[in-house]
Amino acid sequence: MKASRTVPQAVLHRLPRYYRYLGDLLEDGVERISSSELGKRMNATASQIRQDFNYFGGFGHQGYGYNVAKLYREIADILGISNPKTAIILGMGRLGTAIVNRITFTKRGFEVIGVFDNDPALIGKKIGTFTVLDVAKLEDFCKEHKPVAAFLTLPREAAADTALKLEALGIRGFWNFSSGYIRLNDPTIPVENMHLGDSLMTLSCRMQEHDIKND
Amino acid sequence: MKASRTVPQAVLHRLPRYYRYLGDLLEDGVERISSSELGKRMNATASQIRQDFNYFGGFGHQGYGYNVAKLYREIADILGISNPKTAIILGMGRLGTAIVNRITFTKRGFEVIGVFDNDPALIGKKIGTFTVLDVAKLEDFCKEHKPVAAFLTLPREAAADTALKLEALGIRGFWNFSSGYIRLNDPTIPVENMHLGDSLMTLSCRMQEHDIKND
DNA sequence: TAGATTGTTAATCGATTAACAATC
DNA sequence: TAGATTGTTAATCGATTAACAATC
Repeated sequence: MKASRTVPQAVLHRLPRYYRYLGDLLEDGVERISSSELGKRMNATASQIRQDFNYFGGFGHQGYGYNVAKLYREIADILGISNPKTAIILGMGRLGTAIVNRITFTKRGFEVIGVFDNDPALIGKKIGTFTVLDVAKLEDFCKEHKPVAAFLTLPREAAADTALKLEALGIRGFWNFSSGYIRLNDPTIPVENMHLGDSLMTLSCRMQEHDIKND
Repeated sequence: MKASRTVPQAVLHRLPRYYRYLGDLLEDGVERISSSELGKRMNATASQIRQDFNYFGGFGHQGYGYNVAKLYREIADILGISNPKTAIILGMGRLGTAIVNRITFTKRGFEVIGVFDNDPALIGKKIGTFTVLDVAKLEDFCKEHKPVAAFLTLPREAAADTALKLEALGIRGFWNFSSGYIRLNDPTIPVENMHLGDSLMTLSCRMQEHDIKND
């Protein structure tokens, strides 16, 4: 199925969630599921689920529902899980380390092939299965191994410059944890932001709306 | 201004970003800014910015623009920055530690008053300015100090149960880093999710749409 | 005053939900 | 076949953009 190109933003952001739920169902040995049943579990309307699943080519059967395994594979394909993209991590401080220890990259569509830092205390250190490389060797590394994605777990000041440098070195996708916004020369290059501070402020705002106060 | 109640979802999620940009302008000594100028910098339409700023009560002046300092304070109020909410952190592994070291909670509307873990190797350890407490003491702690928010940096399995327990103990806002989705008894309690895995899959999908492949 | 820029209404666009005929 | 459930079209809802009169 090549319909992925037409998947609208709103649907795209629901895909990982569908993927997770279907994975759970699969583990539980569920073979088929209807849009209404899945909707109940996921807190969504059956209509939306059918609409969404149709953007990538109607895999249901009338009177039956959806085959969980088939749908799961289908979404995995659209997400690009089985097509791992080479990635490097910039910044192996506590956050970079936490991420390496927490996430199975291959289950999310990536293969990490190098991790970098500029801190002499970290360079050469073993973190998980990776040895921290000197950021001075970044250029040579990129020329040799041609990674396509970069995960930025560095401080705000460093992130913007590093991103531009990486763009020049051929990086075509960014996962950004720094609080700054990244502006590249090519605005079509995808940048996924994990803005911790923004998320926390959103929570603060929502709690305030609910008139939640300390005693 | 009490208009915050009417701010729609879409606007709410843009507020932290406005806040950051205005903070930068303030630091640069910019006194006033027009919606078109801000739009140019933030990659948004002037129309949207005016529309957004109006949801919380029109602070601009015709022919002049917006006073940066005034607007900044206004947004801070809506976000609840100056009204710190007491919070506890559950899970002081690498991720919890990274967050404590990275985020200035008071600048984001929270005051962390306790951090917990169940790992004997961590309990009693000093992390930043906090001493890790035994999760066995959670109940007593909550009864005594009545925190209103909880940050969940624990593994998936533990998160759902812990959240329910915390809801019963009076927690009224969750910042969730675990990959699972949290279902509370009261569905109006705000839960802000930081789903690292989902974000990474979204990046994978977007890169795939751009036909980005490894060489 | 004239120019600039807001506040606000109307038009457009996109996303969600409802409805129901098609069909397994 | 009858019942269930999809695929798909139409209706609704919300969010974005355009336009322009109000006014500093």
